Amino acid sequence: MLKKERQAYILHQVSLHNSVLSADLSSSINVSEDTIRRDLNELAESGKVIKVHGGALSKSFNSFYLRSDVYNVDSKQVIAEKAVSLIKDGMFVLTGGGTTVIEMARLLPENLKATFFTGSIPAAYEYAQHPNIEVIFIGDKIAKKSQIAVGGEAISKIKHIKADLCFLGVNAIDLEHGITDSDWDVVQVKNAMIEASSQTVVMSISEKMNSHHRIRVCGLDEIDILITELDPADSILDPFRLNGLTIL
Amino acid sequence: MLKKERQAYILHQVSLHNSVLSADLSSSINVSEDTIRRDLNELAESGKVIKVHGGALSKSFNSFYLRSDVYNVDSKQVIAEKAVSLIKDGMFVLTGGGTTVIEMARLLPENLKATFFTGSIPAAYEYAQHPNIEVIFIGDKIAKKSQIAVGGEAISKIKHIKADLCFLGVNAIDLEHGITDSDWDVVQVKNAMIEASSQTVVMSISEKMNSHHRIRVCGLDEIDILITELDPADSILDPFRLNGLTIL
DNA sequence: ATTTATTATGCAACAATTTGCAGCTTTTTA
DNA sequence: TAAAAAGCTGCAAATTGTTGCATAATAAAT
Repeated sequence: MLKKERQAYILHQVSLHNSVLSADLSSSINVSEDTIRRDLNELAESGKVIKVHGGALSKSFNSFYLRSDVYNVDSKQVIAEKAVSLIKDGMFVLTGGGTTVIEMARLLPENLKATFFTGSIPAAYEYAQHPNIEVIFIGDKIAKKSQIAVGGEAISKIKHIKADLCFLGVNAIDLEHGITDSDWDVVQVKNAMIEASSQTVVMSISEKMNSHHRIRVCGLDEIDILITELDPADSILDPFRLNGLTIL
Repeated sequence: MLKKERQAYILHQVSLHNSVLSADLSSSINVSEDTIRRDLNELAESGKVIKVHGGALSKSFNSFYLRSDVYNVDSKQVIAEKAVSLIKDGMFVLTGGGTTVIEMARLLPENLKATFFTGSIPAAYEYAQHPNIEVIFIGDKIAKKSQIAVGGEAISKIKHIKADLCFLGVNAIDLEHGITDSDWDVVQVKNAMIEASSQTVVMSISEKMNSHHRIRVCGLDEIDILITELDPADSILDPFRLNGLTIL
């Protein structure tokens, strides 16, 4: 294998996974780690990757959501981990596009083989980095604020899907109003997604619980699973449990 | 074996395998490595292959993996500036998803009001940042390598559009083969885009001119405008001008 | 057809690049 | 703070490239 080929392979891996480990590269193409390090140094010098201890990171990317800017990342990662455990090989999964969903996308295990439908640009981008996940984008007009496709076209596409799971990050959830949101178009899409899935999983940081917005997405009865960063046994969650929701 | 034959054989091997080792060639046609090296030097000088330590690479090899050639950002910005000048208020614009298109997206003037259709995730993201541009995403299965939607669904959606302009970044263009690419699905989409637009604009850094890939997108006769980073009067562009293309 | 000029090829000596290894330093992690 | 992992440096071996030159092949001219 020529040096250039090797470096091209490395770049490809970086762009695919957003990051690489020297050790992995070394074993997957059978050259010493020294060589990999030297390659990474060259690629870093010419500005194609960012070198870090143990490997390298993709440069161009992460422009969508800089992780550090995301509000409450830690909580969202806890939620994302719980969410990921629900996804099994071969499933059809429908997801919205909040930051919690993005965190989930990043935590999907490498070997998971599943099909993801989404109308969210950042979510689709994350899914597309994954080696074994098939991504179907539900197109339509892009709502700027939320970066997701909204409109009749998207909704009618969603209605033709029959998914196993639907993951929604929500902005407000309480006992009285159920799930509520503030953007009419987005609500229509979320609604269609819930209807198109056998099971609906709602992800919310506890801060957003027991608050409500103006437009109703659905009642609690249409939700199957609620994920928060809290311990499932936390007493704040009791009322939801009593309403028949599974708490993770 | 004549020199010309030998070089033709080398070119064939390169286009077949994307790369060759001097040592392999030397043993398979029984000439000294010196001769092979001299041949490779000539082929490299005339721009037919890229010579590297130990052998040579196909020109198309580059665009295969090295998606983020930071080297050419300058060229691409020159191209993007020229491209932007073609877009007027109220237009319907259809675009692909190469890095040149992304550069163009970033250079769109703030006050431009237009509607952009695309199947490319990064391009859609850039358009969505713009205050006055309406973005319609053409959804379907996302091809991982190129991050664009491909498939029958996307193509049939494109066929329902009647756009004023279509911008395509291309990986290879030459007089003999027209525009060529290496991914079947992507070619289908590009094809549909060309048909759906009144005018087609092709953007290519000069490096990619006079090289070709395996699959044909369209002939030069289906293109209206060619944009490169070169001066429009550059003699390299003469043959294209003679084929009826407008050069910017 | 023979000579001459030009080009192509192979060889050998030397230069440069690439790569893996060993020893040591730095960074990370528990 | 100590062990483990990763990085750096210098070095040696192997591979690849370069250059000058002799020889062979080809084309051109007489």
